Amino acid sequence: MTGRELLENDSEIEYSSKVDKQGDTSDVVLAMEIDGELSDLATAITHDATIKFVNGSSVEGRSILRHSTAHVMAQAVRDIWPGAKYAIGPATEDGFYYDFELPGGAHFTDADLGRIEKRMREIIKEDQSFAREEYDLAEGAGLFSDQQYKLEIIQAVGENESVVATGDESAVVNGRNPVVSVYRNMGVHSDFIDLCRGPHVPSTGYLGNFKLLRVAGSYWRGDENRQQLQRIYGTAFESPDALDDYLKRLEEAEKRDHRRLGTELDLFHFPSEIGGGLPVFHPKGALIRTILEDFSRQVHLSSGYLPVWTPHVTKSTLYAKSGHLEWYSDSMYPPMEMEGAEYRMKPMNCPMHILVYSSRSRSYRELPMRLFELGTVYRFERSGVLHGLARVRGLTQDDAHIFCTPDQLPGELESLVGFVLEVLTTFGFDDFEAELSTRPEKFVGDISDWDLATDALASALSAAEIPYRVAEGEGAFYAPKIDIHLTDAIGRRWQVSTLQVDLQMPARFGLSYVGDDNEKHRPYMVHRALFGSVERFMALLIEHYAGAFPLWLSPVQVLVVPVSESHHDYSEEVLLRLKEAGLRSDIYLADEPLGARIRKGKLEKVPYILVVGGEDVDSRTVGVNRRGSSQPQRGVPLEDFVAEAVSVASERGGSEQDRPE
RNA sequence: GCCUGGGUAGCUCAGUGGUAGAGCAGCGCACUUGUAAUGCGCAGGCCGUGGGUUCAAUCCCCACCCCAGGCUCCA
Repeated sequence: MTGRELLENDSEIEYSSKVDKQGDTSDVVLAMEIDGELSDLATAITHDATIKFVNGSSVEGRSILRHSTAHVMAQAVRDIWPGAKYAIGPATEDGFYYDFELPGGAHFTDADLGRIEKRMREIIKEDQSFAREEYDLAEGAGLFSDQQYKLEIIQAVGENESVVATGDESAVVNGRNPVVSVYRNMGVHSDFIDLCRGPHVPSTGYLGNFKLLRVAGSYWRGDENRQQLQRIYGTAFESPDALDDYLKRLEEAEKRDHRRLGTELDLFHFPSEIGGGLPVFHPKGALIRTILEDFSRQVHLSSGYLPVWTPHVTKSTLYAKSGHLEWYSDSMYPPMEMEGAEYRMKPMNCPMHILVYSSRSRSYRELPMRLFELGTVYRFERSGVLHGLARVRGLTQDDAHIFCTPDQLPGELESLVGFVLEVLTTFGFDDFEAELSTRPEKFVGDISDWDLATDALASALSAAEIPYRVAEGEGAFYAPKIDIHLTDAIGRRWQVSTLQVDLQMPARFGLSYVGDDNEKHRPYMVHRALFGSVERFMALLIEHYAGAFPLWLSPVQVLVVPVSESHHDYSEEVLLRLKEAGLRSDIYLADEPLGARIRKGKLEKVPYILVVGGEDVDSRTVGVNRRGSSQPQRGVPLEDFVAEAVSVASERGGSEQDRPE
């Protein structure tokens, strides 16, 4: 009996066949798990197994829908470009893609997406079944004799590479004799066969809520030395509503794009005269930046960090000693010759902080020593990876290096994780997740040091009670590390803070401290950045707040708008009082109708707009129009407003969103 | 670096082988406004840069630069 027959016969499971009129497969069974393994519904159940059905709205179901849609896309491309070679086409977190090589070196253009979609809809309408077949390697190779990428995959199966783990492209290794599985779609005009591990939906009629999104380049096996392929990205969902929601989220993300808001709110730009990845901050952007940096300095100084300051250029020999030159010179700016020595722009702060530490002998009494700097570094990022403020060539890290004794390490890490969370929580983030990266295959240092450091990191995470996952072997070659991720207002994850226990640098620089035994000992060294880079953190905040910064970060906190010219004197008085109270305030004198001036203030996302008119002059009040509220409050005593605003600002609260237009 | 798309006024964008367009922003004048767009006018352009084709190029061709989306990378 197959899963499908089981479904049809089981009176306890409602079997909705295929898709309803709306094309909704949320509650439709697409596949099943046999003893935990995803399989086609047509799979024969040959033993007493645990069966779980998978419907369209589950994570697995969506993934299967997307994978099958990718498959249909490949079929459509093959139909339109006979001779097209197809490589891999997995489902991804938000959709799917498929990589192709078109005959005669042809390339997709955006206009082709519509043609491909149209052909895909025809294939879906034909309701072609996905029929699974299995072959041994030689037979499989015969089926794909003109498909070099499929042949490579089949060969990899033969060589027992762990193909299954590399993606969804692939094939299966069944016991001793490797077998490849293929899926065949019989169409009205043509049939299509693809090497694929599966499972798939039973037939193309189960699909339909999809959209092709963009064309991109990609390399075969992700290797830039190999063939460049053409990738098409798309997404698919179980229902029109779910697809629509996703597309709306994309739109929302576009509206929040910090590059767009950076221009709209006049925060920064990237002059081509200066060069890619090198921003200039305009007054309002620089003000936000200054507030962030002041906040960072203040919390560090009050948490026992010592400020240091180091230069932006240095002799290359410093980075030869630290090892960076050997490992990372590709990411460093090229050298400059000066007076016979070779200099480089600073790519990392740590060697310089080490020089501060090693400037004289250190006692255990001085430890832990926490050296902090808003340190600007320059890294040569390839032009293709630059992305607004989130990826630049000159950035400022809120960087610190902690030198401590082995005994102090666990305690330092624990309080450090607490400190990180405290700082990030200030910005309204509350959904954190950490990743603990452990010793990679290639590493330096003693395994016992690695174990001690890794255990200390793990227990710091446990103490902080934040969820984390362990990334085995993902650590840097010189350090195990914790990365902290947060979720922003529209549910996107950002990696921000990093904590690393460096197991190489103290030895390279011969660091020591004198212990209470009067002997020299080697200190542990921890690298850590909370924001990561100030620039990138600003990008995150702009998108998180959609440009509507909380009061304490807003470049303009209060905008005073007189109703008419006769209220100018009182408005100026109000402005003066606001400034005296430390509120960043501006005034919008009348030369336009009141509504227009209020609208402009709203578009600039000013937290408070104070409208003052005749009534206010007499009673020393203001009309308070709060961002995010369409209900202005009339007749508020000026001093009451000042007290409220000063209090909200000092508590770093207030991050209401704008009313959407 | 590679693939795809793009670069026209400060911003968002339309457009054509024959003197360059809109909305918003800016400036001026009028309007004096109680909570999301007052009216009229003016100004604003090496149509990314360089070369080529052409009687004529912002438009077609070539090269380069920059931006975006990916691939790759991210100490």
